[in-house]
Amino acid sequence: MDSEELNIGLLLRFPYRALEDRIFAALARAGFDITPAQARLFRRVAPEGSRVTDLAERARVTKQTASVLVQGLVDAGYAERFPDPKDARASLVRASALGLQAAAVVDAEIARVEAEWSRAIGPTRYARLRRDLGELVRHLQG
Amino acid sequence: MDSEELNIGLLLRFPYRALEDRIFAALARAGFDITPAQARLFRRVAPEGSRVTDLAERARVTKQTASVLVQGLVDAGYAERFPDPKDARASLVRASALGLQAAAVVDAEIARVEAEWSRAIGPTRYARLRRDLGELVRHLQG
DNA sequence: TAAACTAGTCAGAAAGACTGACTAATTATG
DNA sequence: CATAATTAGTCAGTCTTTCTGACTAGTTTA
Repeated sequence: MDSEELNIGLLLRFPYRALEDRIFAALARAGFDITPAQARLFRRVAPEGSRVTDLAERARVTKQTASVLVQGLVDAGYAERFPDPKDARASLVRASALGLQAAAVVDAEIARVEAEWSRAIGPTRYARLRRDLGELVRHLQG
Repeated sequence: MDSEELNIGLLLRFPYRALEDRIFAALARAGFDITPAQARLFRRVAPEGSRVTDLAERARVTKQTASVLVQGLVDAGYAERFPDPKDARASLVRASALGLQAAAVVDAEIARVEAEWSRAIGPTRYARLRRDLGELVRHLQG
């Protein structure tokens, strides 16, 4: 199979999926049960706490959806809510100790996957791939 | 923002999402109304016809899910079914004329996006990125 | 202070995916 | 060759994720 023949969508998607599968497998192995949608929101939770509305905006879902997902994270013990001292309408969400443990598992697995990929195609080429992707992302962001 | 700081997941996901958004926008502009899930299955339909079970396997969904999605594609006029001459249990699915038109819109938009990306980071670097991604994908496939 | 805005939730609906149970046709086996 | 096992596909029911619309309750602004 010639990579020139593969469309760029597949070239990007395939490694992404592989990484995602590895991350969720690692989480499951460590006993963390978290859905992809919850994870996507959780990634955007700031250490000092985030508002549901901010999370919704950053994850590009409606406030209602974010509200449901945050509730799920709280119910599962990965996040906790506390009132926003500056605005009585709002509450803030932050990672719980359990949530931080889960995040550590994710980071460790990403590092492991990156090490494997670097070994697979060579550290020079892998670093170059990262740089080139970074350059593309920068251009896409404006 | 330093690209070295971004995790590889984001580096892959961001361009992928951008491409996908462009494709669905182009389809919508051209008057094609197709859902992402339907599109994912449709991409795997062989010119000579595919079985629902094969599509399910390749798209990694259950036969039931594939069955529903194929029905949607047929109802929307993008695909058509005909009996498998070799197996009376099975029927084959292939793209209709309308489906082929939609596929052409997708191909054109992908080409346009690739041309833009190539211009954005330079053709040499873009070609290199493609090659490096291809190399990574080859390794991931075994 | 009243009007306008913002934070967040509730209710209801749809899409997409799942499991389980089923029918009908085909292949394998004793 | 008859019956058991397998395979193709659908139906029914459920769960998750997401949406829109309507609402409550604080906050800001005019």
